[in-house]
Amino acid sequence: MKLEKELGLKKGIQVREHEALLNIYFTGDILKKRARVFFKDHGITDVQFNLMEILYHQADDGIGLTQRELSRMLLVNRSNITSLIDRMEKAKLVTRFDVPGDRRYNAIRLTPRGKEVLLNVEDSYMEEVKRIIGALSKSESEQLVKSLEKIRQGLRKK
Amino acid sequence: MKLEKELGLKKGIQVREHEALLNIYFTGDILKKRARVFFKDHGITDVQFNLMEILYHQADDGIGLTQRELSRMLLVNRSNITSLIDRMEKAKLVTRFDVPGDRRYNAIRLTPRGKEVLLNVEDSYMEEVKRIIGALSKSESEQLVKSLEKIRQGLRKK
DNA sequence: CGGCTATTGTTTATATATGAACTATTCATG
DNA sequence: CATGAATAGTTCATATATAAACAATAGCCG
Repeated sequence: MKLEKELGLKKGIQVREHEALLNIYFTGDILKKRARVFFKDHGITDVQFNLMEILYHQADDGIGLTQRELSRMLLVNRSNITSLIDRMEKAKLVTRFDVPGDRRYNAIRLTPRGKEVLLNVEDSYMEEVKRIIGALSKSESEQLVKSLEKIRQGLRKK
Repeated sequence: MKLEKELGLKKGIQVREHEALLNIYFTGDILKKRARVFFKDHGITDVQFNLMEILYHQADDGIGLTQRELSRMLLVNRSNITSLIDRMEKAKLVTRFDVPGDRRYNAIRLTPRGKEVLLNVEDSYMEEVKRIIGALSKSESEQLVKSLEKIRQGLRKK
């Protein structure tokens, strides 16, 4: 269904390129809202899931990642990581550790509870993701990824 | 460039469908950040621009839209619209009016200043959008929109 | 008419997000 | 080695976002 119909607009979106941009924008937004609801039952937010996912799959065993690394991998401001980790420490999902050799860094690691929560929800989330993207054929989804890569590539230039 | 390289991930994204979903998610996010910076020079936010754009193009002349209508068209919670309109009223971009016949509603209308700010930025923003989406051919961008519509269609079912 | 129900907008608590200014450290270079 | 630049994390002010609970109002229906 056309985005303008979904949003209940009375008049159509005039510029084709704007329609494309709004489609990316709103679809991302809708997927985010959907993820938020999914994870709410498990006592975490979509943002917290993404952070734990990164910690589990990207950090070398028992080392963790610094807040700066998390900030870069999640495309999120450093100050936002601070408050995010504050909340997640309070919820006993992650812990801050000192990094030997450079006292500026915090190493963030999953707690056993954090790992348990993550593993408890990861498989069913991936099934949900497969169902959602399964609306597209393999070649369609690959083309979609290529198109989005092209758009991001164009952004990097100017 | 692959998303995982852009984010500096050490290990790739394993599930193809998850890669597609993250591409939508992060591309939308990056476009939003880009829009925020663009509008900042003009003293408004991207969210405020979108709201004014809707008001200007979707409301019948001099009538305005209710907060509920804005909430539906922007896919945003009612309570968020309240605080958004609060800030925009303070910035003299919009005004709340009573709706004759139903005292529950507020009609939101652009102020002359709001209209001026909008018209002052709209054309150059659309040029920027055309440049960004111009990374794709016409048929590519049409295919992109179709794929995103399919994904949203699938979401509506369950 | 009178009460039940639905709707609009608001308030509050909470989470996420940025940018600017700050502290503490580390690094680089003369 | 000393000092100035760069970096990591924090704090603060502000904007956006949701959900839940609430008041005011409107509509429905016996």
